[in-house]
Amino acid sequence: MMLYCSTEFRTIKRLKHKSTCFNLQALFKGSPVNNPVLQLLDMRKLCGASGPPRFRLKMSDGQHSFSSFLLATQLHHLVEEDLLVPLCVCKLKKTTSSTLSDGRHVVVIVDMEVLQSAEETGEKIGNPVPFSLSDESVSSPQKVSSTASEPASSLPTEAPGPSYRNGSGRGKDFTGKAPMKAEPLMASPMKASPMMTSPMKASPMKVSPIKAEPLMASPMEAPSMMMSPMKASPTMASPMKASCSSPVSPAKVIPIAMLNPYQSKWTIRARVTNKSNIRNWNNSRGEGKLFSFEIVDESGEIRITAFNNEVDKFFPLVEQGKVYYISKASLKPANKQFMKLNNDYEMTLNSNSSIVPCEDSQGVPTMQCDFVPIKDLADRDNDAIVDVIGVCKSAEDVTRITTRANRDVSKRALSLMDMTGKEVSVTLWGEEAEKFDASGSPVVAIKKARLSDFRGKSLSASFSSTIMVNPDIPQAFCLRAWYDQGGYALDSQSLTETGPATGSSAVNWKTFSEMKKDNLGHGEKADYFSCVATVVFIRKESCLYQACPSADCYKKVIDQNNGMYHCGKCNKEFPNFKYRLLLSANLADCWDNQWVTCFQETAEVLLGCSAAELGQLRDTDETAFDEVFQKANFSTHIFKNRVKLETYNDESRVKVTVLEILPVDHREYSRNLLSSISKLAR
DNA sequence: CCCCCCCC
Repeated sequence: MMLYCSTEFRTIKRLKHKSTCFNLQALFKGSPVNNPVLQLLDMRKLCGASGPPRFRLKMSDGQHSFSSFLLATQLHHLVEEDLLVPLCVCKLKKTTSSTLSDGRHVVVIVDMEVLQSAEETGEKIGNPVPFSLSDESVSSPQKVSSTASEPASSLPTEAPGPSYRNGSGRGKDFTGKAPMKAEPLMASPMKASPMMTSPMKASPMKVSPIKAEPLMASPMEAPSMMMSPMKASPTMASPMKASCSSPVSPAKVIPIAMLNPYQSKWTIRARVTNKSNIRNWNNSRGEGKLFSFEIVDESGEIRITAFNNEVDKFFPLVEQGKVYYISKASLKPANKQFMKLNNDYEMTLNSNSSIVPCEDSQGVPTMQCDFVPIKDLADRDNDAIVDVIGVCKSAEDVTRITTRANRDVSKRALSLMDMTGKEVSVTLWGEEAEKFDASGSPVVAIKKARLSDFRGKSLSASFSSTIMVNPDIPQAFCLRAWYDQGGYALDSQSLTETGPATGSSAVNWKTFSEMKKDNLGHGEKADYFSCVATVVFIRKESCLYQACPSADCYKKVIDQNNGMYHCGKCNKEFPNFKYRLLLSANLADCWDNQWVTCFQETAEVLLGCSAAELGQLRDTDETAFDEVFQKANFSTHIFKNRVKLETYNDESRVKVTVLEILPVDHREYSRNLLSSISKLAR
């Protein structure tokens, strides 16, 4: 049986133990071994003082067993689903080899597949002995290479034979030369798979006389460790070259999947996939600034956050897409509430932390995108997180909106098209929206966009999205060529309904009494409705506030009473401010009335006066100021509103925010009235 | 130590 060197499970019964040894060796070395097949013999749960458990596996290739396999956390489901059970036979599809700081050697299983259940397998295959690199039976790579090219006929023939279910543990019967006897695991014989040429240079393995665990006394150079051992690529044929000029001791480079809070001496080598802007916070626990970024290596991903001093130190250094050595940062259990990354931990940079650019990024994966054809988005669930790529056929101008949480943010919607001939609207936010330049119809790739069913199907980029304009990836080149060579002329259809109300996005007319009767806004999400109503009262006393003069900041400033105004969001003082409107108005329709809030844009429409003008009037001409309100009072408009239940001090009330004010279309109004009257009559 | 995930 055993370990295998083929993408398919076809060789279990044909294996020769020499090549087996080679494979174990190769695994440790991080050399290319294509999808080895191993039997799980034992599994142990490692529990830290806190944080999630890890699983340590003892696996066998039928000849040797090795107990320092570590299961990557994203594979824990295999344990939970009772698929990974001792005696099952597994194909290791992706592993990362690593030497711990204490010299112990581990293989992290990043991806695997259970080929045959424990039940089906039924017994331990062969009579494996604990593997050690000092084992004399380890073949030299050259031998392995020639073994691999031996014709299939030279492989030992096997017949069903005795198994060693409860064999004598340390394998005292093991000779290392005896043909192995094992139950054939596969019924159909297959031709011997061509083995890869050995990439290994004969490197002396040192022997540890002390530890029972196999040791790597001469640890490998960093680059080879971080490479996928599973990929047969010519560039990986000489994995041992030291190719990174860095002050970091490469022996300590470990995979991200191996990081835990109980080990502090480590270095990881990983690529930045997503970098945030600098954000300020100010809450009861204090204030400060931070930024965060996400990194990835062969084994996994993790989020890193920098605060205050570390922001100054590392923000300019860290660039999206680049590879760095990172060491001496703090690890803590990730707050799963906010973390979408596949890691149980997250990292915080501290004053000792080191981030060193790594010029050689070979073997460190670039961002892995799984692009969904735009057409296929139609069948995806609401709220799905997807990667998309398309040509930006058109883009809106950037606009500013006020969020439910009263945050002002820029947004811009793009329309992306791909070869499926479909378009979809994607909304970008904040700086991404502001910076975006649609000229030249760039190819835009977005990792982790959120799908919504708004207007059919549309996408939104969020904080965890990565937006790439004209990325250097084959899909982008392909799309570019396709578009330029005629794709642009395609009469494409958008999954996102655009423009004025169509049948399915008809105006949701409600009277205020209906709004209350139907409990609008009581759901998890806000509700939207339109009404025709008349302004009956506007609170003019508190309608203006002094806001931060920065272009993109609308935070209320604190008057320092020395001619300066402090903005808590920008954390700056300014000699001036700008006026912003935040208007509370009482609207009435024929049946009821309702207090509503109008922010800047809607308030300006309602008052027919800009915030700046109104501010000036208030400061200089009280009569004219009052007239603005008198004029607005008793005017009738169509109000498009958002309604949401809000709770303050245990008291709930619906908050109605006016999103848009339109002149009354009298035909619509009549229809609305008739509809309401007929409903009342029923 | 943050934790925003937005708009119609």
